[in-house]
Amino acid sequence: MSGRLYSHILERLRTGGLRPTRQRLALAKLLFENGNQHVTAEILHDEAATANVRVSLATVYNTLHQFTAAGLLREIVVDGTRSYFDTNIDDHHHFFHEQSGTLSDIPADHVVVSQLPPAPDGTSVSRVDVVVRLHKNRD
Amino acid sequence: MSGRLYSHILERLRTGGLRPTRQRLALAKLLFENGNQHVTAEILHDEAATANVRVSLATVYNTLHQFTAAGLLREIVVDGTRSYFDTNIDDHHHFFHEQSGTLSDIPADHVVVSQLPPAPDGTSVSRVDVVVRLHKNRD
DNA sequence: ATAGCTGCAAATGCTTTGCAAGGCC
DNA sequence: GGCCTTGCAAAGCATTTGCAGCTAT
Repeated sequence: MSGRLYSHILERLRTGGLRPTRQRLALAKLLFENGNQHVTAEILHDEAATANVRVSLATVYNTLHQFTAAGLLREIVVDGTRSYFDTNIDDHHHFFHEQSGTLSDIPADHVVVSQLPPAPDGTSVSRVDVVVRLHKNRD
Repeated sequence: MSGRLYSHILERLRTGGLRPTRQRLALAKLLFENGNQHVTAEILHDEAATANVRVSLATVYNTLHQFTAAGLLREIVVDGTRSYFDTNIDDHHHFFHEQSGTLSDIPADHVVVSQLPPAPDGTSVSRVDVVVRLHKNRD
């Protein structure tokens, strides 16, 4: 199963014109072999360090953007200060936990957006992002 | 009409515990006497300069946040790199024009979000943001 | 008078970039 | 070998902060 993912990644990288370097493979492994997750560059960099993979932060940034361009990741903006990258690229939306600054998925079929007005002339919809912001209850 | 807005602002500032200083009044005037708009700190700073109002960029940032805390503005994040402040604080959503980096409103009754799952235990929904990203048609 | 504001410049935090050294095909 | 990648450090941006001087009440 890990081999399966591995070759899948290899293929995806090739399609995107990206060489399967040690760093990219290691980061892909961290990203895709642990289920869906939402990471920031810094988090991934730390995970790499923990896994004894030496990768510079600049390379983590580059890799995240390259993977996003290759369709392996989806970039999410909720909090002006950092970018999150989601390993789940299917159509879905997010809960944003304001106090912890973390994200979690909301399955697409649990959110229905209707009566959307048509895109203005000359434009088309590239994506619809729904972010449900959550705060802790005061009790 | 401008007087009406002016006293409305004065009252709002007082409620928020904010002194009606020259800078705050001038910025409020720029923000609220020209219809609804979406501004960044830099845009508002430029508008102030054009209107011959001397305000430092730091003060513009402070003021935007204070107005937001006072409920006069709403902060919107769509583009990781900057924050937008919306003079329309009613419930509504946005179009984000990717190539120009600008926002426009979508009336609330034109977007219906349904079947939203309940907020996780111990949390409540503070806001639901819907951003419809638009790109230019290629033809 | 005095608590709160403002402005400047320096600091911060995330992200990008330039360029020499290293690795993949 | 040649071109793509990496890593480091420096640069870049938007935003925040420290602090001395100013202002509304």
